[in-house]
Amino acid sequence: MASTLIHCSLYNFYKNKNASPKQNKPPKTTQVKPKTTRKSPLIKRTQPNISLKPLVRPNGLEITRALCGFVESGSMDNALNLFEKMNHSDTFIWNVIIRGFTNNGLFQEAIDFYYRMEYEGIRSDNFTFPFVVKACGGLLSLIEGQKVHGKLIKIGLDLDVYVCNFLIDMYVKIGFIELAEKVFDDMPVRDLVSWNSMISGYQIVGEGMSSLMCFREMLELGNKADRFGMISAIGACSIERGLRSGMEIHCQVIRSELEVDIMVQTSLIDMYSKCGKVDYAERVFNRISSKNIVAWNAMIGGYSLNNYSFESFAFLKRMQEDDKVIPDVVTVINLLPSCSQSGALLEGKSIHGYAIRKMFLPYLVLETALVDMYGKCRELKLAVRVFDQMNEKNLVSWNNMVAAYVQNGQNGEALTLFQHILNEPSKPDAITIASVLPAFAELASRSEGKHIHAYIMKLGLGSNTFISNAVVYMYAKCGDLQTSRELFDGIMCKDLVSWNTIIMAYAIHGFGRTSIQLFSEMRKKGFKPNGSTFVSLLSACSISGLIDEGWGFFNSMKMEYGIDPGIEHFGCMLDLLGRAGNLAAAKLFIEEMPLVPTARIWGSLLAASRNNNDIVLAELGARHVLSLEHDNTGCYVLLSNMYADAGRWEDVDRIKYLMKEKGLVKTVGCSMVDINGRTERFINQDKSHAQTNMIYDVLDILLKKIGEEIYLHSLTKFRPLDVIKKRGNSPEHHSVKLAICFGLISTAIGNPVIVKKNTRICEDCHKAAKKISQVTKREILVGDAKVFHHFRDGCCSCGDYW
DNA sequence: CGTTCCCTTG
Repeated sequence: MASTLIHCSLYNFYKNKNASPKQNKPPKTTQVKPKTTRKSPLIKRTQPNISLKPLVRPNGLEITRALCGFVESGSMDNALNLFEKMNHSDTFIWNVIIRGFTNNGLFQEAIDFYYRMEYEGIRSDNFTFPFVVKACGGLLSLIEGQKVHGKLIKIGLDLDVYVCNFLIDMYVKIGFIELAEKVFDDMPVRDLVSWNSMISGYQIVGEGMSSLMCFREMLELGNKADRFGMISAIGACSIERGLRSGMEIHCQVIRSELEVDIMVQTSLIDMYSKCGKVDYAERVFNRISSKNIVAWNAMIGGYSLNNYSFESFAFLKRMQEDDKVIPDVVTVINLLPSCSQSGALLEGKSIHGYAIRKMFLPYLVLETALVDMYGKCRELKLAVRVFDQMNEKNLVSWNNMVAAYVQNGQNGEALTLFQHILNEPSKPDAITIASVLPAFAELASRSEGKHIHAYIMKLGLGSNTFISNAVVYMYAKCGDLQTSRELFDGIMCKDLVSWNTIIMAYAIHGFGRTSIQLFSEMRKKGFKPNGSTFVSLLSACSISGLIDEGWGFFNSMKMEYGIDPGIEHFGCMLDLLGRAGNLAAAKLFIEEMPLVPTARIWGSLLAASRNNNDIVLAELGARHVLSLEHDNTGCYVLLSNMYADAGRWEDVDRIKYLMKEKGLVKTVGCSMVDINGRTERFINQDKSHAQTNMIYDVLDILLKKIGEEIYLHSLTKFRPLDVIKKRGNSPEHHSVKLAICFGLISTAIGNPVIVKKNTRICEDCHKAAKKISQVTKREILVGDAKVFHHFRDGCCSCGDYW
């Protein structure tokens, strides 16, 4: 009893915060007036009860009315005071109090009160239970719910239509749709609310199909849908992106003369925008006579979702100026995708600022949307800051953070965060996996890749095309092109991305001809290539040196397929020009490009200059890269290596100094090789391995055999060998060589040695690997950041250009 | 006695 009162005095506190403590509700705006603030005509809500102190006579009509007034106005402490003082042997009074608790979000109190009622021997009736059941739903407590449900069965109220409607609602809220279904199925009589509850129940848990089927069944049984049913069914169409069903229901709405209902109109706006029909949404919107913030938000969100960022901002302005409507949390949330899509960081930040000023934060959904926005606007630091400051996170928040890391090239961080998710109570879902797989592709060894693949199968996501595509790419990036191909062949519903992926898989392994074959196979199957298809195809041509084919495809993009080449395609063509050794043409190509060159474009010129030993052009490329990406470590390293090759040691030191000044640290080169299912990682000069001695002995023998003087030639041009060795980073013990040696001695003859490396393979390791493949008669694969080098009989698949 | 519109991720 005492605890109840304490809870009650807390009530006003919660109410002022406008959110119950456990649920993460959006902060309310001024627009919506909660039902509970309606004042009782009899008694002012804040005034303590004075007039009814000495209570001797049985409950009069006014006392009961007063009690109801308190309950209705949300003054539960006043109601309780009155309750304790009056004669409360009547079931009705108890029902009023329980209803009061439940409707004011005090679920535990409602349940406690029900048990007190039982304890005091007051008979409960069919009006008691609906609110007890609702309280169980509010608590999200299956145990409490089933306890009450059991009681209902015992006293034979479990088939009461009202009670059942509440039971359905409760099970849906707790997330057990099958239990709701069972209640519904067992009902001897159903009313419209029963149907509506089930239709909305399916919609709430995301089963749009079931929702629509239920809706249809209801109509077939001769029931007429009301606004509630319509709204839920329209929502189900949004989930399923079912435009046809949506339009069908729209017709029913018109026939039922419900099209003037603003909530129905709003859900139609939402449905049409989710189905990609913004113009239809606009038409519905324009017919609304007096628009509220929800309708405005739906329209702004619709524009945002369909990539009309300009229109969504224009509508924001119109909403404020024409309708004097003040943006709320949902407005803010709906605007954020517009910022991400157009890369409008400044707008994103000012929206964030607005949200702070309006005290919308902390709020889970908004924070999660901010993480996404900052991630996509390439402001990883701000994404991390928002994420770290969240006091509550859900799976979507985690997923967004993983994606933000991946989108900003922080694959290691993404994998670390993924490990954290595995320790969370919420299991990763398809989106987590889809987000993290690119990080695995970059950083994982083949056996680690197999591990995550097994986990995906365990989660039951094996037939998800989106994920399968990412797995296909991951195997290719882990050096296992065969498994990659087998998985591709096994995808039941291949989409365009599947084809783009397998074309790219063969491309990075240097099988450009196969990529081209796959492209024509894809077209035979009736797929229309998109921009990404051409990225795969042009990469294939440039990596395999298929110059003429490359130009042919590049020209066909616009002519045959009507695709305007994007910056990424110009990048591929630049690689192709570099590959052909035509640096002058490459430079001209950049100058005459119709698009503004990005860091990737200049990086391509830099790589071409490196491969053609043109320091002047390399410096030009590097200057541009660094003006766009001042922290591009790879750029510094590449330039420094070129100076070293040319013997320009002062320049090497100058770059080293520059990097130190900017606080840039060279990425630690790491090579990995799988031995008996275990991944062994090596860094340069690594001596930490248990079998270090053997590895170094074998390497020594091999180096002698292939002739040190050959592979060290370029370095000893300018410096004596002992000086290089003293510097501590002699290429003879680079990580790639250590990994290759360990692979050679630990795997059976006949099998290829597969090494994966996180940075570009160096000239010396490349030369050595060719020779080693020749003297050992073994096939060696080294995947670096860009391509796989297949070394066999002294040659490399990359044709010595990478 | 009850249910309803806009609110984040690949």
